[in-house]
Amino acid sequence: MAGPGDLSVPSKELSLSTPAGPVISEANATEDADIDGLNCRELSNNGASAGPSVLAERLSQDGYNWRKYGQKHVKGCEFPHSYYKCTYPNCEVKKLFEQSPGGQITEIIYKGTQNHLKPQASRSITAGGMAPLQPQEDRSYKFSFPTSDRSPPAFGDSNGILELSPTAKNETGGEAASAKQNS
DNA sequence: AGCCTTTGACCAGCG
DNA sequence: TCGCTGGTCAAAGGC
Repeated sequence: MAGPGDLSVPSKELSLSTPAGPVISEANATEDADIDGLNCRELSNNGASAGPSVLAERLSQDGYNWRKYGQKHVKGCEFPHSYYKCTYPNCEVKKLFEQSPGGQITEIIYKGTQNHLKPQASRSITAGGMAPLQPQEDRSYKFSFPTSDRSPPAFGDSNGILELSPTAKNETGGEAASAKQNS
């Protein structure tokens, strides 16, 4: 069954959960155009730092449990996109991230809203300075790792899209997102 | 025993 | 109307 099953609902909810409308579109219309070319190309050239490595683990294990449900090669990107879903029962949050062969994450996009607290590092989360966070009420976050010399971490985004640099986000990866939301 | 990862195919939306 | 891309599901295998 490909589609007309039960997952058709979450798909819609994703769109509905975004009062601002097509959040994804915003991401694409705002910086994606720029990032797309940069992330998918320049990153392939760079992405050879020791920073992203840690971030990769951090973001992959941002405190929630994710299950990979797909992988796809996107045009324009040398690296495939991995699709993750939150394994929490009532959580429909999805995470899309692009990872280079070297293990470097070049881009992470969160979709949906975390309606639950972070599990207590059930797997192997080192929770390095992670505190019991509150349910995030975001819609879509975009973490980009240009590994280049782009602009400083543009946190105060208004579109719900965050851009984090591999060198300036000691906060807490996804946590930063909730932080900015709380602001 | 249970959960996660991987690969291929299908469907939907948009240009 | 056709083609293309993106996104998601399902099954099998491995840890």
